[in-house]
Amino acid sequence: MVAERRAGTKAGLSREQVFDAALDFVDTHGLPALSMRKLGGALGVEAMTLYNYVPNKDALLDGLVDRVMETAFAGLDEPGDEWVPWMREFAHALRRALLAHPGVLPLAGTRPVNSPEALRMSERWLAGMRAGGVPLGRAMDVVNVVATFTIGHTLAEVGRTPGHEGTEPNLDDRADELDPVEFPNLTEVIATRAGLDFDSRFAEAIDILLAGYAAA
Amino acid sequence: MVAERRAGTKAGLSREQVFDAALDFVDTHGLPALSMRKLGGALGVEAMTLYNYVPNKDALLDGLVDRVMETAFAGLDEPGDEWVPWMREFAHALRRALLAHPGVLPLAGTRPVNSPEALRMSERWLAGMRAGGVPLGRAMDVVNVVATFTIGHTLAEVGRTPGHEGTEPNLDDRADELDPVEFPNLTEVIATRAGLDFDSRFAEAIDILLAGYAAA
DNA sequence: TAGCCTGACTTACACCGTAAGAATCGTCAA
DNA sequence: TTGACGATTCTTACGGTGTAAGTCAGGCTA
Repeated sequence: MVAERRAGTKAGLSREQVFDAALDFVDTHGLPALSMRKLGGALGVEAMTLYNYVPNKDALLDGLVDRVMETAFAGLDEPGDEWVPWMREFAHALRRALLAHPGVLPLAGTRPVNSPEALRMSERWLAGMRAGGVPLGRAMDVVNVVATFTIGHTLAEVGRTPGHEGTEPNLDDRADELDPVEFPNLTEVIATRAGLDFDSRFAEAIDILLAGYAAA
Repeated sequence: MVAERRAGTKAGLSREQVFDAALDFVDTHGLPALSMRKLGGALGVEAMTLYNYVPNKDALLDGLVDRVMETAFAGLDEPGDEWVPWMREFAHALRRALLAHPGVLPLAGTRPVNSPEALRMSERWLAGMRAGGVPLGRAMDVVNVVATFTIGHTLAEVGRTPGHEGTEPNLDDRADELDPVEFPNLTEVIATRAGLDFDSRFAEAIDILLAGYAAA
């Protein structure tokens, strides 16, 4: 039950609240369900009112990515002498944040993150790795490789974004349709669940990457 | 000039042609511009006619991903004794195909590829790596890590999908706005272009990954 | 030749993002 | 107290979207 409100009466909205509500909405209803009208409805406000706080829907979505990225690294401590464990923590924190907001994940993969906040984080990573003795170009490579791998892997892990969920069965659900003669290895994968542990696969791949860069 | 055609007269359309046209359309106009009406227009047909060949738009998009994936591995030769160079070739072929159809890239990242064709490819990879002496679970890990990294890295490389292009400046274009005092490392990155070579970064990361898995 | 089937067209609906303008409020000056 | 003003919201409207439902014409089979 949304209280009636006439034009002119303030809703007491703020840019922050709009982004908060949008993130909530996407988390619960999925990205495809997000529309300006529905978001307005969730805030007890008409759609056009939102345009006082956000220039357009694209900017709203960019803000969502930003928001999630911020939460990812809020609690990350400063780098010590060793950059490897620090980068590892960075990767896992990023994955945790993305998994916590799967609806935003496709956006995170698609949109370059250029906000001041994101730039500040990049700067911090570069500084941290340089302090650990890594040349600038190499630091940039490591950060980018870790970030892009994390996003790519988490995208695959989450699979179809919520809101699309259920419209198409994933690999597991199709186990019975799979012809064991044509697909012996895939059926074995599903039966034994070998190679389907995302947690350990992700951790191992990150360790391999970091060890490789550290050795070079 | 689209020829007039009355109801009943065949347009000689086929499922293949619909997908071909959709891929063309996305490559030239970008993914956001793709609508059933416009795709119909490109084929000289009403929008609803497309629903004779495709159950809905989502299936059309899934088909696009499938199409690109197929082209990626069409020319890939069979695995020999050594799986490492074979996986490397797989990774580079995938990246090439994705870069050739950047409009489809966001879809490739978002949608699980479950088509028969995709399953056949997965089966082939698993078989190839097992033939090279890799245990099944490990083979699954390697394939998934290479694929997800490739997609994630290429997503970042392409940045905003065409059709969105130009709506937001990327890092390079903002070099002059960047405060050298607050962002000394980022400004240096842009000035020296250190760590901005996607080709070599990708190749190196793939080699590190494969070497790491081969060593374990 | 009669009739059905297939494929295309037409219409319609609910929804979308958002441009433009009207309506209403709190606040402050006269 | 009154009036004007600026801020914030609502209303209306436009062109676009995916697609369900119904209609219509031509080619194939009986």
